[in-house]
Amino acid sequence: MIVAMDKWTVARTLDEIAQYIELSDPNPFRARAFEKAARKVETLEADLGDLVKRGELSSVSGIGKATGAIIEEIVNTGQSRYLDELREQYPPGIFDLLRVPALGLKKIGVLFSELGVSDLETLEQAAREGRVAKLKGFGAKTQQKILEGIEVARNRTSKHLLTFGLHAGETLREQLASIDVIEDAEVTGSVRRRLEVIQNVNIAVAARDPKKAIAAIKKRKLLDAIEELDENTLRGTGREDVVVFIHIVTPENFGSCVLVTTGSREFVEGFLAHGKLTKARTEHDLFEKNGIAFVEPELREDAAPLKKKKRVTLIQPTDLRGTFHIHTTYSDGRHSVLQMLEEARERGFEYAGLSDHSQAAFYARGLKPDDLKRQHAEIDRASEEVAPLRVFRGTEADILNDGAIDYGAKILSKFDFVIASIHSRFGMEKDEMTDRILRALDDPHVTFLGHATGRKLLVRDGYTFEFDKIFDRCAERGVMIEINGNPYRLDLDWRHVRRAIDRGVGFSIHPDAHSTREMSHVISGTWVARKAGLTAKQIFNTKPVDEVAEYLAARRKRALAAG
DNA sequence: GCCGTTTTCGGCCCGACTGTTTTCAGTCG
Repeated sequence: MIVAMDKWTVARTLDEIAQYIELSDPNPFRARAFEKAARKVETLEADLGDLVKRGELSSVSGIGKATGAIIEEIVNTGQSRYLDELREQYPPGIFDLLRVPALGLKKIGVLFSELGVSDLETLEQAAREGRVAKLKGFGAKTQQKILEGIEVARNRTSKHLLTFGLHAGETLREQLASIDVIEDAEVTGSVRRRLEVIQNVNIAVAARDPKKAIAAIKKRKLLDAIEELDENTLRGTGREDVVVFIHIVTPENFGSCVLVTTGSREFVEGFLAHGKLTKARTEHDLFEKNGIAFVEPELREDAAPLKKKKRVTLIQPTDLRGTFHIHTTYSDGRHSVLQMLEEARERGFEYAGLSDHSQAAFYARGLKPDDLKRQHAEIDRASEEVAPLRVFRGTEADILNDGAIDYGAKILSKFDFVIASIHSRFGMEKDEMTDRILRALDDPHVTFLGHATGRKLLVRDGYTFEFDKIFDRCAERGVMIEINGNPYRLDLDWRHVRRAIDRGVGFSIHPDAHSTREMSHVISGTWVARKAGLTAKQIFNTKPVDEVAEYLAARRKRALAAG
């Protein structure tokens, strides 16, 4: 029987092979060839199974004899013997070492073959004994960096991205809710508060007989290493070793349980200063009985919101009428102009702004002026097909090292909007970086400041600059800051969004989508906006299409007049 | 490993930075 392997699985397999090759093969282009084939497979318009059946795989540019044979095998059998062989040659957790900053696949390959390093523990031992510094291409400084990096990696492995916690929590919640002795279940804790990085997952469960519920949960084996902490609490570990707490109470105590396990501690203490944990089936009932206006979970990092007399209506994903910052195959996106626009239309958007990388972003295949002409023609054609969706032509232009915007005024004036982003020289000194961004904000073509700090959660901190100076200049120049909804970025941080709003800065929620699937990052973007306490009115892309078009046109006119 | 042709080999998006080196390799974006 033919196993219908989807192209994503095939691409993942090719990527994994590429990683193994890079560990051992001195020729970097061999690994790259596999990566290239993976990207090709992903963006294939034709059905992969059909191509294999008709023997037309090798007609695809980038797929040759070797990669073609592997793809064919995966499509037909669901696996690759070549990958299996590679896996056998290395310890299973070898790629976990990539979490150590300064370690790439080349160094990991050497550490493994020369010292037998297979995980963080063996790496630490080798470094402490000074064996790493003696390796060719390594030295005392690298060894020290590795030791520091191990700590960073350890710290990161105990933490998880919110998107992971949310998915893990919701999956578990559904499984728990389907158990017959369980009446209700809700994900609480820092996941419910939508904190960007979480340490554990909490779930509140309501059951008439908690003892029976605990027995049923244990029997289902939904978690590993499950243990009873007390008569109401289970602890276990889920995927990727995430620690999960399940709190089981009777239905009349469910409201209190949800409130207390959602936290934060400061908020709960503040609540108890004003009210009591009376019997209540829902959290809303509990607030009502205490005469306290409901506080959205996202706002519960401290007790301050308890003082509000009325519940605040925060922005919701459905408030968004369109978005900007969408990449296509013209730069480093995986889907075509038309595919991305169709996705926007299917999401019910009234408008979508395309913005591929500018020429300075080599590594992301940034567009040269000639490519822009081709792309603009293609956008025009695609726009007709996706009507009534309104399409805006933009760019994600690099902020160059001196703060100038890539392309220059003549080309920038051709776009409906410009997202200015930093993609190079992250390590600049604070003052220099501040000046660099300030100068960028002075360019009248700039509409949005993209991923303002450049952070990648659990991977790297953002670059440093003087926030207030940047916020004030944004407000002064009318440059909006994007809330980048990529779950790895969530940049600008919600704490800073609050600060910037107070200084009069405008915000817009963008997916930074590199595929149709990533258009959903607008939803993670609303996590940040909600956590910052924003209402729909405070976000640019909740405005109707006419208003947005008018604003962009007026801004463009001003830029033209400015020169 | 793949491609293309000036067709069976040579090149394969680039640049800053760092640490290892004395001319370059690995990492990161």
